[in-house]
Amino acid sequence: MDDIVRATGVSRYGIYSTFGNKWELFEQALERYADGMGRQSFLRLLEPDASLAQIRAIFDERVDAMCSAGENRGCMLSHTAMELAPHDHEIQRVLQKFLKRMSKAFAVGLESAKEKGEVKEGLDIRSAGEFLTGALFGLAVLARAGFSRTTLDNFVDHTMASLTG
Amino acid sequence: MDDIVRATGVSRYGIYSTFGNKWELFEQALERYADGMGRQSFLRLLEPDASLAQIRAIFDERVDAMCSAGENRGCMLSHTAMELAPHDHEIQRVLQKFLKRMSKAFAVGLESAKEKGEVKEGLDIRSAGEFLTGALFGLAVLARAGFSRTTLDNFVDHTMASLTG
DNA sequence: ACCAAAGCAGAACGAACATTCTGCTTATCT
DNA sequence: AGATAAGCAGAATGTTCGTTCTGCTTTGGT
Repeated sequence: MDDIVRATGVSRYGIYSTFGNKWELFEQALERYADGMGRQSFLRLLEPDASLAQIRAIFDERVDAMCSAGENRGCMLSHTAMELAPHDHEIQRVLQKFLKRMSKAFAVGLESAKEKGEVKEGLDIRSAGEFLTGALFGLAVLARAGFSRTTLDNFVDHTMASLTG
Repeated sequence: MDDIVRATGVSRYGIYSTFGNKWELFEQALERYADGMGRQSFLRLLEPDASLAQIRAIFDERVDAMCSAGENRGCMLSHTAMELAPHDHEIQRVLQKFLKRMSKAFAVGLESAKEKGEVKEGLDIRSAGEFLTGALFGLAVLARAGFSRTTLDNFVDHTMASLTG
């Protein structure tokens, strides 16, 4: 909370009278973060002409973000999944809502790609959407462990190749 | 530390005089955990007749472990990567040592599988080894987020399919 | 100008936690 | 048995952190 007070310039009083307590503040932050990510990264998959290029772009942009110099190399969703979700039912509910939304968005994008013939024969679209969500998390952990950009890029290459066969 | 005292029955005195402080205790625990995991899960990949079945078994056993009723649904390596590695150089070094060892073991197993013709044409063995390491982490995060066993199994299926084309 | 309400910074409080200290108990050796 | 060393449980210490409290400043309405 001290960090937040310092970073935002908002007083403890302001934060507590607006959000109530740390838990509720976190929950709203999580919703906001996931919403923003959905809008910024996943909306494009719902376009009718979506294709594998859009899926790849999501991964590439995540790699960019996680490799950028700052201390910012994290992902709020993966932190929440690792630390909080197993101990807090409500947080788990919110998290799953967003992860399912992500998987669904991937699946919709894959469906468009399939119609274009970009996707390999016999791919289970629904499972593949969940797989991509998990792969995004794997990527986040590798980045956090300090692996090189090359390793992360290879990971994305392999992930994408798993869709085209 | 209190939890450790309670769980082990060893006194604070004993812990501190043996390990020095929390950091060193953690570091030794990490080495021990990773060593044990290497022995228990990855040694089989070095056998001359290793194949995709052994790789799949590693994933399946992780799914079993992470789905088993207990509170134990975690993975020390992924927690360390997420929480500690970015803030502690020495921990990051130890972690990377083990993750590279894992990737290498996967690659050795893949090489054997390739000789048996189990692996798809043109697969970059080295990258695929790193991919599998990352996939294992993706799996850990999905499990922590509370996803069903079916989802995890599908993830493993897709991961394995990415090797055979 | 005056009053009331709202908002603020920083102190204060209480809990959690890593670490150290203390006084007692239990071995070990002669 | 007696002396010495080792090991223990639990208290004490100092720090961090979430939350609340206090007294002051600012703002808006009349």
